[in-house]
Amino acid sequence: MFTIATWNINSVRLREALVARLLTEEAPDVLCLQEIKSPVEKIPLEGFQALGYRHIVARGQKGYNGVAILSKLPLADAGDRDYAGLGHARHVAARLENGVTIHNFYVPAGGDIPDREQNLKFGQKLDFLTEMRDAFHADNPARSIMVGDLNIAPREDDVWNHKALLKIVSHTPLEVEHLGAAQDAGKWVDITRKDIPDGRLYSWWSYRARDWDAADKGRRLDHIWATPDIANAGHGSRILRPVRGWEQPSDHVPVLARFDL
DNA sequence: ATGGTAGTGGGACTA
Repeated sequence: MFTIATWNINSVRLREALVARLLTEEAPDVLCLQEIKSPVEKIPLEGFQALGYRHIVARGQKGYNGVAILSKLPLADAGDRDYAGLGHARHVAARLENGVTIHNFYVPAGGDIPDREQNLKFGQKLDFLTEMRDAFHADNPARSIMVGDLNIAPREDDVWNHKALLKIVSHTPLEVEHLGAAQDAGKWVDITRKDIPDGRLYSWWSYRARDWDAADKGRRLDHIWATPDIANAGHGSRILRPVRGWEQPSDHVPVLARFDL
């Protein structure tokens, strides 16, 4: 049995103490971080190692993006891909000793205008998702878990107001369709929704809201998927809403699952 | 319809 968490940390150096608090309070075996905004050599590893997280596989860059997998269990680096040729650190994979492969993704946010003719970033987001689809189709993943900030809330109950967000990047039908194609290509099962099928679920609340908790205008942008051969081992999914209320928080909160393997 | 906040790095860009 092992537990896995995913969290867009929005600067791992600024929020080193928050990461340490999560590792102390929840002690997931594996923590996948996105938006570390740091080169690999500047990730503050010493404190994490002192808490038992001695294994790391990461890809970083200065100032933007960046993904890291911290683990109490031994990890082998399983490579990365430059989806859509952006040259960004948005994907890394690692393998556990039990043969489970973990993919950690940070899908581009896609800018504000949901039209690739008017907004280059939106086109890049769609291209990134299309290349994810093609890679999953070619690789036919098995015994795999994929987590990350996918920057799309696919279901009506993954957003605070479905109708109001249909033209808002992160919930447009075109993005949902692209994400669904990537999910289908790898036969991925949404573990969070397998465990918690009903009701609204959010993992992100904008910094721009005056009172995020009272307004509760959230979206479920952070996901944990697994291939069908191990999906029924996934249990106990949680989204740690209170973390959004920690001091100087990320705008995302951790999403967790347990795998009885 | 608009603008609201946050991080990096000390601009303007990204989210």
